[in-house]
Amino acid sequence: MKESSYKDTIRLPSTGFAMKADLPAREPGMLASWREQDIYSKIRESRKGREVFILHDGPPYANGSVHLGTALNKILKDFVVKSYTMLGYDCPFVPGWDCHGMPIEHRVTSGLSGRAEAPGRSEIRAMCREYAARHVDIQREEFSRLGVFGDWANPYLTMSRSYEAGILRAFGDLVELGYIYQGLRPISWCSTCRTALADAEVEYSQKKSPSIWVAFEQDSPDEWQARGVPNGTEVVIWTTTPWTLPANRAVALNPAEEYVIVEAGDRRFLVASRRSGDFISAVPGMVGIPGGGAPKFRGSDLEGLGLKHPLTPGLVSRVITAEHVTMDDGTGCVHTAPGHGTEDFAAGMRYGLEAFSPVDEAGVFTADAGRYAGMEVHDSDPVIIEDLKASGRLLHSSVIEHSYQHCWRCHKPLIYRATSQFFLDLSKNDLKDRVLASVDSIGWHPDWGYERMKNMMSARPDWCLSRQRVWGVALPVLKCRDCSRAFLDAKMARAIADIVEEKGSDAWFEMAPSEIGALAGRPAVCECGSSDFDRVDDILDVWFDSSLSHRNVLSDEFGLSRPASVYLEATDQHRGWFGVSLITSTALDMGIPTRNVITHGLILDGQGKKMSKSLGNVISPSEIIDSFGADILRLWFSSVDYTADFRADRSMLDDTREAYRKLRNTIRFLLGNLSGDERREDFTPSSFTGLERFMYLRFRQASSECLDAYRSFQFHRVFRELRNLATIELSGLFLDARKDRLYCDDPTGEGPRATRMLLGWMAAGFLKLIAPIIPFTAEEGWRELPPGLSECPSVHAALLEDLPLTREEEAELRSWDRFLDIRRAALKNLEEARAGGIIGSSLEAHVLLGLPQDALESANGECWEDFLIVSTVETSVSPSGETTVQVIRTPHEKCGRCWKHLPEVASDESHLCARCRGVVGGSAGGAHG
RNA sequence: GGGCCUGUAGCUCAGGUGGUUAGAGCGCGCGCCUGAUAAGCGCGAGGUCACUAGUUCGAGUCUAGUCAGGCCCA
Repeated sequence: MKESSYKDTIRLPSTGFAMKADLPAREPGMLASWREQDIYSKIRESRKGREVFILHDGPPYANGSVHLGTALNKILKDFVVKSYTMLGYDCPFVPGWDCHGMPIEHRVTSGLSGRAEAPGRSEIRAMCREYAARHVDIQREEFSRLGVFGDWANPYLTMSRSYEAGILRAFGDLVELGYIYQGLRPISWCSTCRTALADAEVEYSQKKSPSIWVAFEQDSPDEWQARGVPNGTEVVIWTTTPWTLPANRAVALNPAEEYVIVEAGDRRFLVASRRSGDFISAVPGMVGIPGGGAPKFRGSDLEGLGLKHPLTPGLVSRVITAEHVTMDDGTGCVHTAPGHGTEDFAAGMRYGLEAFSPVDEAGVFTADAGRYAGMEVHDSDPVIIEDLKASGRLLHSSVIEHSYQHCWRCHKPLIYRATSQFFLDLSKNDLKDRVLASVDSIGWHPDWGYERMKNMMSARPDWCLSRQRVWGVALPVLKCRDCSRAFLDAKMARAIADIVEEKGSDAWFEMAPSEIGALAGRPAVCECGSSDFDRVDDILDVWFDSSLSHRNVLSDEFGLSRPASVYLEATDQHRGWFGVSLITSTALDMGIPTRNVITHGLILDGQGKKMSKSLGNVISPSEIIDSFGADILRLWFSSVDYTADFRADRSMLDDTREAYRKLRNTIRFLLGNLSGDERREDFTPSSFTGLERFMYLRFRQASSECLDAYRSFQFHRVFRELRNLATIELSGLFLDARKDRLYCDDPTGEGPRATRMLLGWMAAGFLKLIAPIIPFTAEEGWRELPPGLSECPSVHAALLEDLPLTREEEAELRSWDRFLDIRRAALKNLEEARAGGIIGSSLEAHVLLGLPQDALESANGECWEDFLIVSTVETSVSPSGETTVQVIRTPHEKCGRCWKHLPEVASDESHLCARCRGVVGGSAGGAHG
């Protein structure tokens, strides 16, 4: 008989679970099937009454397509939701979107630049709303294509009426609690367009500006002398914006830098030591720095001293210190006008200086600017220079060309102008301290998030809530026509909220100020006595919108409650969403918004550089999904330690695809060897011996490791554990060693039945363990499982069982180590024999083992032949106690069916071994199917 | 410039309280099998643990600094 004729008598693996995954084609079908059965609701239903675990979705911005970072975020969230669901929790997931704000407004309005007539506010707002809605739909499709489960039909949108009303009610509460105040703040301003500009709207280009050196005289010379500064020493500043000098309120020095005195005839000037060289060569008439015992000062030595204002007689400018003072240019003594620069403003705030800004919307000096009133600021430059020259304050004047900020629309130079804004006061009611305290009661993962948040919060200035934009929720505030003071009222804000809830946020812009004022809880009269108001048509910072999701979304309206169990966002959200959520939650006396905060890093390119469209190093998720499938993308994200930034390039995807194939083929082999009649009820692990016993314990160990990793959100540990389990113990040891039994033994025998029982149990267990990570593949495999093995229709509704090893079982598992070492040694010998041409297949080997007495019979109950996958093993007691291995070519003939070389084959006319003769002759065998 | 973080084989990761020749998987090289087959198995070669200087009998592990990169501020 020829060998091939026996092929029909063995049980080769067979399953509908294909080797070729073909995920890009297969996944959409699975999605349709899930959608049809409403999988999210089914799973929620199955967890009814269980402990609730809420991962609250931080809203992505409704602009553009989902990029790799957004995909990472949503997939990590889905890992958490799916794994905690399988750990037995009820895990609602309500996705959301951040819909207002500058980027959308920018996109919409820049698309209109060709139009003859500028669109009005309501038209722009309508277009923004439509744009946001469209992108919510796009992203919703993209997110759900990733296999993310959630209530996609009922997401929360920050532009929905109820959410917008919630924003206004919260604002009203903050007004009532006294947190909101009106203040000044310098912002980029275009005098031509008469509008404020956001950072993204600022363009930098070259501009010619005056470059002047101005000397400030001492105000109280005796105080200067008391600090050792020679009488008459003048402090020199350098500036390219002479027109801001009327608003000068201070001169800033770097506290740590050294300052020296430069002599020029009978005058003496104070400048930074490191700037003195450039100063002397730039300004004519400077002689040099005296040597010897000439005095030197640190910036901090001079803090608080007074200087005479160079333009306004009687006004004193103080010497202050600030870290932002650099030694890159100028004199190291910085002209500070808090009304005309952000750094100046910040420094001024620390010293309680006025943000003086006598400039109107058109960039013209107001009456407060004294003799410059009525002049356009840039036109005033030569006049001011002339005045300084006349008073002797000007040391030198020239012209430079430098990079300067310009308007993105009209391309004219911008100015900084202090404007009236609304702030949330972080010092009110000890708010900042209370926020800092609440940081202590939140769990931070990784733990350095705690330190980061603490440092950020304690350094944080008051929150500027108002924006001079169009697309957002308007502040429910009126402004006095006579004195510009704001009229704030909690009841008015809440009444506006009710109107917005009914009619939408556009309603505000159609209301008359008197109509609004009538909604207040008190007569609408300004402190100045006037009752003539304008609407303040500023809108709220979008961060304010999303900061309130804990209140607007973790509520009955969405079937959720506070606090959330977890917030999970990228590390830039410490300053962003995490931070602002903490502020509003604390200010509104609502406690902490979440019990835990998880942060992930960002995705960099293959060189470890930031991904950006301009560099062309961007990989899009759709590219990966279309070529390889969402499960590949998910598996990749699971494989890395997301707490740090990580690199992304195609070679890493190759690795992920390789890992996927290993996992898939292992699952396929498990499924393929089942009979179809395996049942969970029949699983009796106590009957296992030998390799079954080893595999059972090892599987439970891996399973426990995975559960622990899932509980602590360490998905890369799951990946590593399952990949190693599949590669080392399953594929490389157990499954390989059991092929003979599964293929060739009488399938009704005890051994094969026990093995199949274990295979079935492991198949179900493995699919469950991997399900949160590759949900498509796991579900596909689950559907191929014999009905007796799957406890519920979807793997995602199944429960992960924790079966940690007992101490005794751990010791038992460790007892296998010595046998695995022996196996390793034997394999090495087999390889040498192979290289020497003695054998090819390991079944051509006869192995002689020298072993300790207690290992002669078997390897922990497993026969040596099967453990080593060789035909015959001869054991003897090793005299030295050391294990010895010798491999020789088998002297026996090959069984035509099982290919083992055994002594009895030679005497059998059909060239079969005893076992195979029994199976074939006994009418058993044949492929199942 | 400040706060926080990251840097172990080509890649992804392990390496409690400092202690023998730094591990795993993948990839790579070589080979076997052809009854998991666009599969399966084995063996092997890869690392100055970013760098420098310290502490110590001894450091990937502790300290200081440097370099590279990231986020958030300024």
